[in-house]
Amino acid sequence: MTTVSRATPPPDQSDPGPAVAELETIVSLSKRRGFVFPSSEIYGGINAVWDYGPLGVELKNNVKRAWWRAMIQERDDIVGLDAGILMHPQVWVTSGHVGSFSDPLVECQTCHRRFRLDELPGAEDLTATDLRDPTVIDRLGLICPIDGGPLSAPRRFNLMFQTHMGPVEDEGSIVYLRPETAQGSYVNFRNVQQASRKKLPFGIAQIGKSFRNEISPGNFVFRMREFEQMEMQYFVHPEAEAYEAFETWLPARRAWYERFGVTPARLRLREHAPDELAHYARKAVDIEYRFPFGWKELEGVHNRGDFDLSRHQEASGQNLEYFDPATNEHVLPWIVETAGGADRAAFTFLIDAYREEEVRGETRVVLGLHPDLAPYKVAVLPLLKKRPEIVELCHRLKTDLQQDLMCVYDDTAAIGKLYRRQDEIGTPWCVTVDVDSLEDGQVTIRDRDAMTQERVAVGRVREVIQARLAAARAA
RNA sequence: GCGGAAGUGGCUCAGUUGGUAGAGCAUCACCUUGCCAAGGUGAGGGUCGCGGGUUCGAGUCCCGUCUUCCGCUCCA
Repeated sequence: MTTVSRATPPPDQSDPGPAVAELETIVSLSKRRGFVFPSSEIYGGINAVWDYGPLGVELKNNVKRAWWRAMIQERDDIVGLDAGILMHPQVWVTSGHVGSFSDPLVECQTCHRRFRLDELPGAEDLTATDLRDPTVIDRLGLICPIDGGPLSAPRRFNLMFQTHMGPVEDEGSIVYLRPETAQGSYVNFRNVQQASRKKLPFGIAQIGKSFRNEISPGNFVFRMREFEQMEMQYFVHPEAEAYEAFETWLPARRAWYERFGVTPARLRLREHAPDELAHYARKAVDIEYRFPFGWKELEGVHNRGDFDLSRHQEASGQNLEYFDPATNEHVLPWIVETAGGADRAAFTFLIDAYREEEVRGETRVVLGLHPDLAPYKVAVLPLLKKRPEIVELCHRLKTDLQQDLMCVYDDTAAIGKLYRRQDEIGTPWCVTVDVDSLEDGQVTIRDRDAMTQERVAVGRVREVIQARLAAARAA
């Protein structure tokens, strides 16, 4: 495989799609309310790394939990896995990540094409030292083979972060921080299949951190150097079953985003052109979201054929075939992959939920987050904090609710302002205790979206909230 | 990586020809009010991204650096 870059057509941006909140609005809200902070900010920040604050970590955990639930809990044919970030270095040689991304590359200054230095005419016999020598271009008088333009000094272009394992830092101790979780599922295919006794077709799902030295990170948490993936590898009989599975998974994944509130019109599919396909892919379709900076990939669904298992089988010398008891045949499964990002998903749910409304001439900021994703499910609020009995009842309520719901108590402002605060962070329900509550034992449950109020007996609040949560989940 | 722009309290910004920093919102306390961002009083919070230089004196000028944004480039 060559590293000379293909001209990957960017997503078609001619259709702007429905407007979405400005990026600055979301960045500002995230910082102010504690969803996302720039990493290491007191030292000036570090590029392309972001930290999740108190509300952000709740949101992201909820996103991951919702995905895990849909992928594993609600299905019989997919099991989970949590492979290590550090893997045997040979994994990345086999996968192609080392071979294609650690080459010395030179770039033509005029046409900007990139070439492997050791493939240029006149440079075939260079030593490893030469390949790192910044003066080698001038010394050998190398020029661009296409248009004869001047070439840049060779640069090592590797998207993988490296570190060393063991006490000695030499060439032999290099290990990589994984650039994707998928390889963990491939190299564990046999272990998982035997331990779980799953029959084809079945899937292995993983959520975990990956690391890429992106050339152009940016756009908030959209492209980070450290990020979290939610990937599922579906192993099927070759070959027809792979195409069938692809057609099932693609709409299923799109529907998942819609189920948790993403505006359908802000989602679309984009199939990769044949010359655009990654080396492993038979077919690839991106689920794109209409971000403030254009249509961008939210998740990819790929038919990887038997590329991964056959490569690992060859390189490891281990038999990775599956024995099908129905047909008494050994087959090398094909893989259909759904590859999404937890950060991108959380960001998408966050920005898509943002809306501003006019209420009595004032602007009301609302995060219309799906209740399953909202950081807090309930806020417990006193109408007056003067009366100690009211505050006491609030705390009793919260103690009851927090057994299985994230909730928060706030009494530092008038009730209208307390509601607005919760609106802005997406809390679906507020429970308000007033003077009457002390007499009739009832409290007010206020709904974020409908702004309706309902009186409920104190003892039934938890079950009512749970019922509403279940209803939202089922919708 | 290249070109352009910008970094001032938590957020959004002002800061005149260089003279040791302000506003609104937010936060906190108290008073008042009591079901959708009411009002009053007060308080905390900034070595103006970082480092160096010019100057009697730098948020203001110069250099470097980091970060962010926009456009290219790149993007398994």
